[in-house]
Amino acid sequence: MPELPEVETVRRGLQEHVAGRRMVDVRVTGRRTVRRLDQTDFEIRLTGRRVESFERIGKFLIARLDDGSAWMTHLRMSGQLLLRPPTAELAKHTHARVQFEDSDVELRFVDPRTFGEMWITSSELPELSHLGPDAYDELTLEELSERLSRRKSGLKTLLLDQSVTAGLGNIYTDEVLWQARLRFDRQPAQLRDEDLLALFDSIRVVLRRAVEARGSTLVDAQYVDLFGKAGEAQLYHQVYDRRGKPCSRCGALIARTKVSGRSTYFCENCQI
DNA sequence: GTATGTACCTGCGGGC
DNA sequence: TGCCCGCAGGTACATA
Repeated sequence: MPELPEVETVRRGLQEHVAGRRMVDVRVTGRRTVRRLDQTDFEIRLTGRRVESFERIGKFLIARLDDGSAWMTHLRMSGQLLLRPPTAELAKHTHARVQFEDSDVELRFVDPRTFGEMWITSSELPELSHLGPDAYDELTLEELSERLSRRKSGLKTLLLDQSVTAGLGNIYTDEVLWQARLRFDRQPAQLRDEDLLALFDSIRVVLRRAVEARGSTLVDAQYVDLFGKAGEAQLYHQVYDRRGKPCSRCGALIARTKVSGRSTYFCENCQI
């Protein structure tokens, strides 16, 4: 599932291979891919525009265009962005194609579960105003402390809340909490200063390692990079999808439960 | 303001 | 072998 490290990997690839180019043909075929505005309007507004840069806030991918607008993409559960030669066979569930000037590859949006979406918005990105600081490059210890204070939910629920910090999803939340030795149901009011510092440090460590490893590709292989290559961050996973396997830190077996409807993996012994 | 539950959707795996 | 059902999960929205 694309979370911050996966989206950042895609962003870096787009910035390297596509930024600076003009879009000469935009075609959307997915019924649900563009749902915040008219599909034809979306195609017309993108065609002829030059992408100045690719940015990312949380799990949102932002293409800054030369007319001041922004082309937004969220991959949600199963969305993929792929660069392929225009003549290459279309993968099943290909919902959009974008051809660029002077490029031998086109960008394709593939999304089996169709939760992913694209839209166009103003440069101020009003749809993202509710997001907390980006977990990779904006979050500070003071801001994390402030945004957790007065909240009474468990840490997992709060870390999944994009208004606390943007970018963490189900996989990396579990990994962060394991790294910090904190249980999913600990409440902010119970945290000592050193616990909060451990949590903050763990967010940085886990996300940086995952970005360096170019994201996580799990068994279902929902995520691959722009050229279809798998990431390697799953090699560093300590708890996610490891139910019944020994904790690498203490040897106890990794347990699984449900939190906010999400599968949650943790060590019952060394996460307190 | 905060917390919780649900809908959206398709592919896959387990059970029969 | 084939069918059916439940599960997986990010976000927006409704409800408490």
